[in-house]
Amino acid sequence: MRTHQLVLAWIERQLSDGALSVGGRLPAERALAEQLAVSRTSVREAIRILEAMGVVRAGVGSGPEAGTVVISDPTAALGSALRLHVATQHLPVSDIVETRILLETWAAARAKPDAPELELAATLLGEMDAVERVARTADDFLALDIRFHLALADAAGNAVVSAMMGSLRESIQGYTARFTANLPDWAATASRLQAEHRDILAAIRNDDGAHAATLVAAHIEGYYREGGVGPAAEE
Amino acid sequence: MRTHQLVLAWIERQLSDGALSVGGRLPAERALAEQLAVSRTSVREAIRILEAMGVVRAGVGSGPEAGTVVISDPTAALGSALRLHVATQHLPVSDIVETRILLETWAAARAKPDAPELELAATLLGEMDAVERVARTADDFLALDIRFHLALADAAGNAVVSAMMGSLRESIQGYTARFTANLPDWAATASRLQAEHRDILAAIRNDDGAHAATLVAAHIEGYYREGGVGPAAEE
DNA sequence: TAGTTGATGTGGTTGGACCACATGGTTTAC
DNA sequence: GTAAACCATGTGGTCCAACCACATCAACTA
Repeated sequence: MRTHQLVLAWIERQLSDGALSVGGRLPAERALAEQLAVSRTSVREAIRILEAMGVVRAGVGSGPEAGTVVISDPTAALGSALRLHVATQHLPVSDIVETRILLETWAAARAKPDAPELELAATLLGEMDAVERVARTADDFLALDIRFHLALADAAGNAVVSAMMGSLRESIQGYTARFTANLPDWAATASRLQAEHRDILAAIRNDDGAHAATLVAAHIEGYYREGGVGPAAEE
Repeated sequence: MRTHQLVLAWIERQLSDGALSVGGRLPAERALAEQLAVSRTSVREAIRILEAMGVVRAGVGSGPEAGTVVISDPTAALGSALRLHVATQHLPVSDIVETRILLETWAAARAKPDAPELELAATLLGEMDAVERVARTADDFLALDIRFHLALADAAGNAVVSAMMGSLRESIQGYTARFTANLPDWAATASRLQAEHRDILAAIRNDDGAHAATLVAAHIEGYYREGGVGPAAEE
């Protein structure tokens, strides 16, 4: 077994045992290296991997922001992994869109009408209206749009689905932004999207999960079809 | 931006541009370091991350197995990421099981009756029977069981769903094996599972996706409930 | 008292050295 | 001539020692 994997195993063990939990700090790199009788290089390689996995955050200097602390950001790991594999052309964008529809449809059907995340979703709806009125820039709108959809996914109360939703969205964000910039009439598209958003949120609040799911599927499919991407497109 | 991220960006760019694709080789670490005007350490940190993401494989020595070559194993990345986050206690096992049911149900409903992956699934069924007759060891059976379910997922023809299925299964494999070992009557459980497997495969081959989906959901839920884990359990 | 300064400890980066390993060409023994 | 032994080469794997940038906090100074 390679040395950095030994370090990884040690840290994972600490996490499983509860000796290390979210918010906790790893020993300093030099100290950990000495403790495990390995070089600092190997410790750093392990930490690099954990950082890429969204398990720790490393900060220089002193104080609360410094040191290597345990966090939990599964979305980061899944997102960059998916993005890289999309880059290798081995994960078709159409499959990602299809999966997104699957997960988000399920989330919409499952979300409870009184889920607190729906408040955030409603707020984001209002902000998107404001952005539309004032600036009419697609970028700002899309940033809010992403958060809206993530809020809906969160409302289903499944951390794995939430993380996957976020990562799917992140992995094709560049793709989405590119074709959005080329839409002929962004203002019209935006107002249509907003109307659909409102309908989805209303359906969930009416406890009509089946209807909400249908609306979500149509919403996402329609958007990507407009941009020429989708389950039907051949990448 | 940290140095290793620069290297990561360069490699990702090469992948996106097609200058590097699956099966291709990265320049040697020392050469790449010189080319990008960074230290070999930074190059290695980047490669470590890519390796953890299932994007490259590093091998020592000379010949075909040596050097750093581009592969594509999304399951590896998602799997270890999920496993680590389960270790941090921030991803409940019940959420993973629930997500697995969601994905596998969808795959069963979508799989085409003539999908080639179903042949593999049928073969695995036979092997599980053989294992049951001869050895009656749960470990061997479970290994085949995993491959059977993955084959079903692959039959749906969505690479993202396949990768996620594999990673979900991998991330809780330890969990599953642990409670399986404690089942009171493994032989009875195994033969029940086999009967259910057969029904699922038959439903798919009859093009009855809806029925197949129902059977899959019951199959998975039943198994984990027997072990005390599931969407209903509080972890 | 208020401001400056320096000591301390953190991760970030570098260059160099050596190891284990696998291949392939060269030399040697028969 | 053939087969075995050998060594040169190039790969990733590991370690070490040093230095940097940064953030904090205590000590010192005006």
